[in-house]
Amino acid sequence: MLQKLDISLIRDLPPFRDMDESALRALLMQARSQRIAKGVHIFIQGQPAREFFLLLDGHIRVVKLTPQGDQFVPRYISSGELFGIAMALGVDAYPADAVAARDCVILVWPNTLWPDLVANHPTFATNTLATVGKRLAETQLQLAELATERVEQRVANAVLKLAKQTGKKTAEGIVIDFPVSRQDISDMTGTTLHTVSRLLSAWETAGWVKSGRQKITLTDGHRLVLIAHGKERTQG
Amino acid sequence: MLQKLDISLIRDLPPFRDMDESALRALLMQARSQRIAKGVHIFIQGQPAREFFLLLDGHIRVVKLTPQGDQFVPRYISSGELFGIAMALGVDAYPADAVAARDCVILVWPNTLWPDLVANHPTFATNTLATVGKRLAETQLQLAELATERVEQRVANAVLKLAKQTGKKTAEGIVIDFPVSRQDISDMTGTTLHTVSRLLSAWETAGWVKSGRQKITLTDGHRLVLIAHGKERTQG
DNA sequence: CGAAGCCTTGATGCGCCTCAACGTACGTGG
DNA sequence: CCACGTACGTTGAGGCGCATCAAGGCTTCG
Repeated sequence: MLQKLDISLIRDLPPFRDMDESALRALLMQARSQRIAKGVHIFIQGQPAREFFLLLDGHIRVVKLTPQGDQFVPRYISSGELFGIAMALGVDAYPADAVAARDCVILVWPNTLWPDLVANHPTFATNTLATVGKRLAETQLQLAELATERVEQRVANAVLKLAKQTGKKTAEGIVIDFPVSRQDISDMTGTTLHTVSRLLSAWETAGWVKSGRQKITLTDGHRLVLIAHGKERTQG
Repeated sequence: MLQKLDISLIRDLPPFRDMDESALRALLMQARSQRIAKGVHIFIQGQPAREFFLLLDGHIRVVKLTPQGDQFVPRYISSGELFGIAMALGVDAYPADAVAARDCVILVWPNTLWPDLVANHPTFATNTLATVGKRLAETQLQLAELATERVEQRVANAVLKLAKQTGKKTAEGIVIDFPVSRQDISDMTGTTLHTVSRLLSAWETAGWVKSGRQKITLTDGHRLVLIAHGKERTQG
């Protein structure tokens, strides 16, 4: 079992900003902390939502399955974010799968706490609203991109987004901090792994990126930005 | 100028559910009601957000402009919905244009009221969160559709959505209640007006719809659902 | 009555999916 | 530790869906 949870874990995270210490302590008392191994599903689309979560460490892939059986990845969750807050959104089932992109640590609360939380802590409600609002804005931006841009731009955007969100500086450039396959990228951009593979190969020979098995390193991010903006095109 | 606003205008709308009458009255005192002619912009993308709005009557088109200059329509707003609540979402500029799809009546409040509103009326905060959450869910669904479905399915979906949202029963079938051009549909689905025109023509000769200038009538909605689900395909 | 906006329909081409085959790294168990 | 199976990646050939280009007809409104 785990040692006592300290409020330093969550005190400085956006969702809990401006909450007083006693409230935070009370909140942590009711939380369960849990380690999730890479590849494990935390919850599944359609499952009744009984708990909500906070990602303390790691990265989580959100996966939506369409009725036709295709899968799509609308976003990745980084540490410090709330997720699985179906209840807050007024639905009683999780709208997507949550899969650990690598080993993760999460906090888990029962949904029954939620009403109290928003009722007694207006700032928490406001913070959550802002979070959900940002996600909505992001999603709408993605929607517009998907509708108007060519595959090449969307893939460049996806890689850049991942690098911005999870990038680590190394000698060679910025490397994405968890395993990403060609398939993962294609699931984010509505294309196929083949097309992603071809693009990454082309960019590698051009010298903008280096990539290997489930690993992508940006060596010339600026160039990728140009491609993302449609101001430069990959040579066949 | 307008007569006094009565709380019956807003009492039964989702955002205000469970608010007490005195609060509603106070809220209305601070509202300005306004008529918007068809085609007029209520606000513009990027403009600083100083007010938020409630649509009392009509339909509003949300239009996003991409940096590259393409436009995209993520959704239509129906009467009874809040919109332009940028402040709630933690951003200080409107993220898209709002254009009256036909003559509309709206209520307008200054943004300065928002903090009080959520602080003093927890149910309002919860309701708003649920609204934004539903929009997020919708948007993500749309994203998945756009990523995985063929144009034909997306156009069918868009038409069905409009019909469900604004459809009026007539002798001929369900007619969409405001002027919709081919261009509008293509802006919702990330295609071109040409393709939409061809599809509607094909569906018309097949007998699923009737359509004319800025007017679409569903005569066999069930068939369209099949197309939307990819279980049936339009003949060339 | 003219102009502008909306719609239709054809011809053409290309971006990207699909299908196919093979190469390569990983990890697992004997 | 090696051998095998599995998952991931690459690259080619071919074709289709849909954008693009083009031209013309039909409303609606000033």
